[in-house]
Amino acid sequence: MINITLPDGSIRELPEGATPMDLAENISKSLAKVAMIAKVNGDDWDLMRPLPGDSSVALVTRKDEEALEVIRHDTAHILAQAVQELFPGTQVTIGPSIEDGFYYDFARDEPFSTDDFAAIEKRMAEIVDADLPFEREEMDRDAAIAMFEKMGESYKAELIRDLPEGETITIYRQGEWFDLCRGPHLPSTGKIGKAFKLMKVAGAYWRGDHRNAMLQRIYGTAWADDKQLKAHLFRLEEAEKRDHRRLGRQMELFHFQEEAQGQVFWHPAGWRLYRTVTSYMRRRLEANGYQEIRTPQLMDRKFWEASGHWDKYRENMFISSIDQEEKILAVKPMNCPCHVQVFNQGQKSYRDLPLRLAEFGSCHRYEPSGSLHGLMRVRGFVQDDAHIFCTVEQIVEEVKAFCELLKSVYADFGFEEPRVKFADRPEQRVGSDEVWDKAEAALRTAAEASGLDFEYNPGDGAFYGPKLDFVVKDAIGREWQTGTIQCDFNLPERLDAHYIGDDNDKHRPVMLHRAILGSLERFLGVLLENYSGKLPFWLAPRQVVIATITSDADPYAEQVLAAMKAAGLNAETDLRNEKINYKVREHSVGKIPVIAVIGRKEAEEGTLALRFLGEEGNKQEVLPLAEAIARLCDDARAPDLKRG
RNA sequence: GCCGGCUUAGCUCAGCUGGUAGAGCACCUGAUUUGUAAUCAGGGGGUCGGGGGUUCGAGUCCCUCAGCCGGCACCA
Repeated sequence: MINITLPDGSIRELPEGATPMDLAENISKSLAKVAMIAKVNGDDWDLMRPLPGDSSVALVTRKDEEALEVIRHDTAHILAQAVQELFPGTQVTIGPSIEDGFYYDFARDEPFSTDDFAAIEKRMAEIVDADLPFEREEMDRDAAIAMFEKMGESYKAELIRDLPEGETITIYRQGEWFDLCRGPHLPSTGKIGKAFKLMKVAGAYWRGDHRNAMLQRIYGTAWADDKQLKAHLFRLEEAEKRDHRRLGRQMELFHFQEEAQGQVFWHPAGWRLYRTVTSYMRRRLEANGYQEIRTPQLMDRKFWEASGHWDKYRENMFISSIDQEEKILAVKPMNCPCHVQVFNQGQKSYRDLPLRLAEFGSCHRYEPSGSLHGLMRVRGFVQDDAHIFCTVEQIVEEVKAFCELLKSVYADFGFEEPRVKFADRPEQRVGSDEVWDKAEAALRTAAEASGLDFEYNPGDGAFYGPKLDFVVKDAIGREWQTGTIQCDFNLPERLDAHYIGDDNDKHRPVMLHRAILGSLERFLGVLLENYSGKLPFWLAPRQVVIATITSDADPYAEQVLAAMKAAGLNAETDLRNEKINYKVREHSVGKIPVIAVIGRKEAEEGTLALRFLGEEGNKQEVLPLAEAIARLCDDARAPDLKRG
């Protein structure tokens, strides 16, 4: 007999060779029905796999979050089986579970098409109906390699070869079909259920390396039940509606065209939003000891050679030449080297440090065509960039002040806390280990002191120093880096920046590269998606539409417009010969935060009926004109100004 | 950059196996003067992404280029 300890501490006795399934049945029939896998001494364990002896066992049921991973992984397996049955000659590679679903990468000459999905899904459903047991089998390494080679599954053979010696090789059988797999799996395919759906096909490099062959990846989503699946599909639809590219068109904010790939044409409303954001940032920076500068767009190639960019970043740089001159100029991809030039003018004393130079720096980078994405990844953009020149001793204080400023700015824009990643020294780096020790410690101390909840991103630092990256998610769950702060000991050296210390000697300053919003373009994209286009009043580029009910009210509407404009509000009139229902709908759809309705009554009484976006039904406030404008002006003040 | 898909009116999209283009919304005109999410009627508008080819005939088939979309890779 073996003793099994349950999560509640109780102990059950089971015969030798008993499985977690036996345990579940021993506890209750209903538990046996919903059990998916087990955790044995903390390890994943198939329900039908004999227990190793005395152990502590927890059963994972269909309701548990962890069950989803197993369902998704199993669904990937039946996808692979279905595909191999329907498309003979297709090689299988890997197929893990991922967020919301799974994928499987196949090697096949003919591309898969979404038109194939119906047939594949049908076959998958048949495999579920067949309720094939998943059977675990351990194999000898060489035998496994030989077997997969013989089957023509060279990718699988390669996978086994690369497994560490001594690792147990297991395969899982489901009927005739089997796959190399670590497990765990459900007892049988019937347990998977049918709450899955194939979503898309995509290319993906074998082992994520662009030098390798391109495989065909089929993505799918899978859930515990139909209700969850439907909810997920609904979420996707909703997410699509808040895509900033769609909102940009609907709200007439910006457009792109192929003659200026990756560069934005900002329309009046969009540019007003842009300016609201930059004005806000300017105030915040000035209040926090930054000085704004402006540096050139084009600099001589020699300059970029000195900075190291020509060597390290050349393929991302736009260059320019002119007929009459030999010189080659490069459009700046970053502002940092230019900022060093400003620092280098005249002599700097330790008393000048920290020196914080800020620029709304226009940069251009030749990004790979496949990576361009609306406002999120562009070739021409503006950074809210700044470089802090300071001493090593000042790093902690400066980073801390930066993190606090960043948090406050994000809060003003209504963001949830961004994900923060702390990236330390990469393989390829410059500078001594002592300096790295110091820089990393300083950055970490400062991040902790600022109360940031960050995760480690080992080895992903810049070649010149460690960094903190701030990452937000877009409507479809893709993550984008916005803010960053990076310690740099390298560029000051290369471009010979120095200051005179209190010892009357020359010293190298440290440079902190930092941005809060990152790329203005990207930030605005994220902002739009975050609010589904329903921007808070202070940011809204179109704040008020004055909508008349009858043309008798037109003169009063003009008067209201003039008063609002004089008060600095972004207001416009809608005097069209349309019903008020029509106007309200159109401007609500257009995400105008406030509709000021004017009928005969308001015109006579000198009032305004204010209707606020998002508030259902007849909820409105009727206020005397002056009061209404005062109220709106109060709402229109940026958060930093409200704080006074 | 790589793989796949897509590109038809200002926008969203129809157009079966080839027979010289349609809808809704928007726009314009007229009627309606209207009280909180679409008033009615009429009208104009398209080199079907560019180029090449097959064919008696191409929006539809083939080639090619570009852009966009989805992934992958990239993001110093």
